[in-house]
Amino acid sequence: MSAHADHGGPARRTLHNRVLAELGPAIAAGEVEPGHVFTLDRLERDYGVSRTVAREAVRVLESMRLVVSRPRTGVRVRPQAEWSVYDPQLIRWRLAGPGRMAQLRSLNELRAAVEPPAAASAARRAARAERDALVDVNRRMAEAGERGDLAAFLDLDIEFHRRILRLSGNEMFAGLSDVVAEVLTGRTTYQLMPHRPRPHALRLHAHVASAIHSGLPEVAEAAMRAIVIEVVAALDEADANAAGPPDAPGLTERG
Amino acid sequence: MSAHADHGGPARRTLHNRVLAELGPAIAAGEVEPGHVFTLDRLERDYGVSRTVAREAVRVLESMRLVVSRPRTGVRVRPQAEWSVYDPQLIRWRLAGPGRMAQLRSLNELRAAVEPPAAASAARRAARAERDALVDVNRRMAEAGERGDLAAFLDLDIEFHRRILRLSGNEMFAGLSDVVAEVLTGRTTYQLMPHRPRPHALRLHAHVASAIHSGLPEVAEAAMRAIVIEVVAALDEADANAAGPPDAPGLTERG
DNA sequence: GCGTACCAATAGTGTTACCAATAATTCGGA
DNA sequence: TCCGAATTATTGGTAACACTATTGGTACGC
Repeated sequence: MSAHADHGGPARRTLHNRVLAELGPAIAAGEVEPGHVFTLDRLERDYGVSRTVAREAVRVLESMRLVVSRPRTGVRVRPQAEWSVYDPQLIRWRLAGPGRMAQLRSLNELRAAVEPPAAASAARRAARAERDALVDVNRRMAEAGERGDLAAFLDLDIEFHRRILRLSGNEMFAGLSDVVAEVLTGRTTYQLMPHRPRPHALRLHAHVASAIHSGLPEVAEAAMRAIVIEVVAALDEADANAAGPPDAPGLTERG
Repeated sequence: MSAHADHGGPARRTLHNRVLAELGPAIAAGEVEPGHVFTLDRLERDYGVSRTVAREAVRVLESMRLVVSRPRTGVRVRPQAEWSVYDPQLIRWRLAGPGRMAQLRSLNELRAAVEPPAAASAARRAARAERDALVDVNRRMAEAGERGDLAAFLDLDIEFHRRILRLSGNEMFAGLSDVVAEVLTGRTTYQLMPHRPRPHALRLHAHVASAIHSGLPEVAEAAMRAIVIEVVAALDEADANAAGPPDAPGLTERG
């Protein structure tokens, strides 16, 4: 694994975090179904923790809108449609569970919607030094790709997209950096990426970088759109493969 | 005020919620600056609450990535760039504070990015009955607009956009319904809307509805794009007015 | 002088016990 | 049958205390 992981520190290892790390994924995966009710006592006994710890875990789940806690009733799991699906923690839980392909699809469609306008904004608003830095990241990315260093490539790819989202000057766009990072990481982890970056994709990334560098919003947007469209297509293809004959395993090599 | 408010129940009135309702906005508004450190003891004394309550409030703030809590150090406010900007609660806090115009701009750009693809998806994926229902909402919306019932119009406008996001079949898109609702409500609240819905905007909404109804993704996407582009333009104009001469007050009437 | 190892102070973390508030359920009376 | 009041299970809130991680200083040694 590489070092792109958590921007905000990898969640201190406290007891209530340990409870969260078990309860959260279970709810996210649907093992504990919406409508199900449990009590604090139950948590205390199941996880061997004190009331305080159980309550803090429930508070966090409640702030993610995964559960609602009421006197006399207990803690009820809310219907999926009410969850805070943008919570980074919840996204990670779902990517780790059985719904990961569906989650990747959703997130990719979100990327496809947001990144092109973000690239356009970056071309309009980014400061000179930042534009230079972006081109440099793109150069190192291409180098890593050419020498087949997939780990480095992934890190730089993430860095590339993260920068563009940040340079857009829109903090909502910037707030999706972690999501994009998860998606890119997930694609690699689940073998949805070619084993060697495709030259065409590399060229598109270079186009985006240079368009932003030259302050050409429309060009940057179009090039980014080409990138994300291809990613969506690759995912669809992977789905088709997965639904296909079992003697054609996770092979998505296309370069 | 109208009844579109909270889909998930208006946050039970508990003590730790009261603390959150004061601390959260203060941090969100920058009154308590990033880097600032406070202690649980401090919270206990300031708000006259027990340690348990103070801790639960901090846990929630921590899960929103607004603060980080560590032994021997205390509770430190994190830099803004690390906040979970998609948290509905945080969005509401910021919309209530001095940064509301900046927040509305960000959110509008997000809408502009997401809603057109969402409309396209809806035209592809929505079930028959849902398409009919959407057209019906649009009809009622037009009626409310024609008779100048702004409150009903706002509710139906929100309902309209919420449905499209849900019909897109992408839960990340659907997860933005509350955001869109806040933006639409905010625009009305802060007088950024014409006092009577503009006929052109009404026609565009009708186009979106009918394109989704007929299963025409490209048309739906284009029409929705026209809607959000106009909204962005209206916001820019409002900014210009606000920066203009003081004898031209918040007048953004354009119909 | 500089780095390392130890030590002590400090604040969060975790536990227990208990009482208050709340709301679903039940049961009785009109 | 329906309404309302008593019942009671469960969370909400308080208090006091032990545990432990972190840090900043200090003394020791190189």
